[in-house]
Amino acid sequence: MADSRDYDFSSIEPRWQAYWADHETFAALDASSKPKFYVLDMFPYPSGAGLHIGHPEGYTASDTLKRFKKAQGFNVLHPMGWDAFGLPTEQYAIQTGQHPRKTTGVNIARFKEQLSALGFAYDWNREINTTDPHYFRWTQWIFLQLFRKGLAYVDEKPVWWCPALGTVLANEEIIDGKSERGSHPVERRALRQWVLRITDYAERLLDGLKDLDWPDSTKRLQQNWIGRSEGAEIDFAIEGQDAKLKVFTTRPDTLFGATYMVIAPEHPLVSTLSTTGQREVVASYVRQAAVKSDLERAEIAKEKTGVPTGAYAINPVNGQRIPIWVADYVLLTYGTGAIMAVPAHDERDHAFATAFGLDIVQVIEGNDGVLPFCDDGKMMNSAEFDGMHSADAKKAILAKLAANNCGKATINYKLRDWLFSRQRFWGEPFPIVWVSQADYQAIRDADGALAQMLPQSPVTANLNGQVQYAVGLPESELPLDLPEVKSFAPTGEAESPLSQASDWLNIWLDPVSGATVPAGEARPQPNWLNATREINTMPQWAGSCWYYLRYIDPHNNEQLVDPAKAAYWGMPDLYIGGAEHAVLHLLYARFWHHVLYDLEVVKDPEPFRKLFHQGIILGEDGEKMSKSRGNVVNPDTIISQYGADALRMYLMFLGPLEAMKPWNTKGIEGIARFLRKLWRLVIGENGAVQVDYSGQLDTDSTRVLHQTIRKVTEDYESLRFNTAIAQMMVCLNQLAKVAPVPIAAVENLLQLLAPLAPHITEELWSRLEHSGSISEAPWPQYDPALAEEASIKIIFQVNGRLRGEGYFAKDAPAESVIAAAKADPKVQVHLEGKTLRREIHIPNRIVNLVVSDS
RNA sequence: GCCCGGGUGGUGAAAUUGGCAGACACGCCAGACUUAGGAUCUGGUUCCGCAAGGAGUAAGGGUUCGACUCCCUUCCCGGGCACCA
Repeated sequence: MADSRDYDFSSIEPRWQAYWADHETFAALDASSKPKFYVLDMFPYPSGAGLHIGHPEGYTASDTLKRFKKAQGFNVLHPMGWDAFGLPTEQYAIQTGQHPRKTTGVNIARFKEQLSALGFAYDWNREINTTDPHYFRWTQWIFLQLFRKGLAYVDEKPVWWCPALGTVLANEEIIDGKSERGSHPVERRALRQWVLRITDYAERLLDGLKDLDWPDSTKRLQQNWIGRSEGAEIDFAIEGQDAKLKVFTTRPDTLFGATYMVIAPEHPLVSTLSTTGQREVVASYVRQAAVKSDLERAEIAKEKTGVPTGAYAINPVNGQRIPIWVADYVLLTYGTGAIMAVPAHDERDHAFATAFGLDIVQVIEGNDGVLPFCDDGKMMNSAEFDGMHSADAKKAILAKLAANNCGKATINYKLRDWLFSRQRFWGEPFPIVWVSQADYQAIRDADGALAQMLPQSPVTANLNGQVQYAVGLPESELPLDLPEVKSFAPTGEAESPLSQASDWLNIWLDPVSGATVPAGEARPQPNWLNATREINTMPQWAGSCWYYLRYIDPHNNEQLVDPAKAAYWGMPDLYIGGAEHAVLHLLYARFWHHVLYDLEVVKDPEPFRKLFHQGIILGEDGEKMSKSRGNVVNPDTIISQYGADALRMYLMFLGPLEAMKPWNTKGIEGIARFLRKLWRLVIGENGAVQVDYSGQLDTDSTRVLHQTIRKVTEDYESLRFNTAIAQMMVCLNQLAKVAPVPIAAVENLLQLLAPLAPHITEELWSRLEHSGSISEAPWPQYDPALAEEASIKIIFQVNGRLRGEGYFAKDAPAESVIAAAKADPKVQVHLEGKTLRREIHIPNRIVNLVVSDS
């Protein structure tokens, strides 16, 4: 080991990084008698831009916790991987022709290098990559289970199509109605899409939130997103027609106040309902609504538009004839796509009724008759229900409707089914092929492995004018890799580039086993069927829905995860990641996990019991870091100037982990000084170790040291790294007054600091002639008696104002403390000429003497 | 509009959850050591005041012996949802 005098992080840090890698110091053991601890980071998308300062924030927290838990005797799993499918890589491929696989490899290598330079000692044996066929084989496998369970279906759904980019975009790739890249206009197009029935799990996803140790705000976000609402479905007869109009309402109590109906422009009954006289007007309105984007609809939300259909509905409770309108303020995708409008008790209906001169009938008393009145109250104008409270009337009216078979209580969710396909190249191919109806029957009749892959009710789609049946490939066909293509650009027909790979696309399919060969080859057997592969790919969310499971058993080619290993590791004990994934990723992953729970792949229905969001780090100007603002802080620069230990500590010292906080490059000086001071505590000017090998630490310093062990241990446990660092600064400032410092004290401080600043502490630890990593030394224990203050300061107040103080033994009796307070000259000044009214004594804290003038 | 979270020195922040407001740092001021210092050390640093003292945690009110902490009203900042019937 070099015997350098100065704290030379640039040589120390790479050396210890190599040491941890060579010795696999932080490898997680699959079989161990130690208790396990699984700390998980949200894995990054390896972009070409490299690491951003936001990445190391959460990763430092998890790395610190990992090292802390290891020192506490846990067998720790702390893995890292790559969420590597995604649009930027694909766009780069379109522009340069470079295969996304190659770009991904380059980017990952750079990310890995940067993460290692920060001292994050992941167990790289467990690295995963969502674009690796050995990984996505199991993503495909999970999809097949969803398919077999009837949780995947195909639907024509409107998606964002960007003509300029020639591609379909996801919602999150649209900003203010323009494409995120290039700001090109986008439009809605109905396309064939795979959809997952996440709504089947709405209740469980809502219910499961209750026991999760998550930030409340995130739970609430998911609650709102799922949007459970209790109400009723009510059938309205339509005058002169057989069809019924079904509406959803949360206010069946206001049924007598329904003065018109509204159906969404996309509602299937629109054309049949419209009377001859209105048909033209309605058709024109529907066309206009179709052209409007959601954004436009929202923008002009204030101005309600709509047209009457000319048809009338009959109110089931009073036989009233009420007009049916078409208006785009009613959404097809919520409830039944139709409403009963009660303008007296609903703001939107009131605005609409006012705009179009429709009747307004008040049925609930309150608000001095000022409408709309949307609260509960006493019923009026509601026949036999008059005088009831509206809450009771809800039940009573519902009972009457149920008796007449024209309504029932229901629950509705805002949550929509999950649009799961993308018209792109760089994603997981669907392990699905399409066959004709006759061939589908042939597969069923063959009753082989392939028939096992079929859902109860077939999934069909209209492809090139023919109805085709979806067949899931058997496990033996996995992984289904992406084909070689000439161009990564989407075709003009809003199809993924996979559609050009005809060798891959068209196949012969064994109806028994599900084996496939390219259609270009000879048909293996006369009974093999003509089939076409699915050309959509999965969204980026797919791979991140279950990656935390694969870390447990990353190389298993037989199973998604070995149940024995899964039983040992269980679910992550802590999940750290940004709040921007509060809804989508964390909801999708929970959904898949619940399905895997139903399939008995996992034992716990919830994947992430404890979740923590690190806050965003802003630029020095207090604004969000962005290239355009030029306020981006590059971790590489900081490391070369101050070292990884200083960067790690400073990131944690900036403020509470969860807080949004601005970066300030100057502030890191304080951490740099702390590290240099620590170095000098151990290493003398001559470069030799200077500690006291035999002496005892004085009592004051001992107390500070034990207080520090206590506080740092508690603060690490609860991720309060900023205050842990402050306490270690206090401790170092104290020890620096003593020279030389007894070795035990130095060792304790090094150990406490090691999780945050692993390099300098390993270096000093080794110079104190320890072999092995400091992380292998057992965590220091504090002695409560030694941490205790010798005497306790008690504050003397008069009328709540500080007037003096005194030192007492712990739990000193009230009388003596109060007597001392009264005897204090500074206190006496404020007691003179006053009447003592009350004496308040809070043991070990305070005495408050309450006085008044008279 | 609705639902959350937050406003504490020049700056980042701390405060055992109702008991000394400003720990720990940055910055700044003064001093020491230095040829020098962007190294290091010592002291100071909420505001007003020479001082005694007073004021002070976005603003106003309340509860309390005592409020950054609890309650009500208002303002500002951040996040989410946004015609969800």
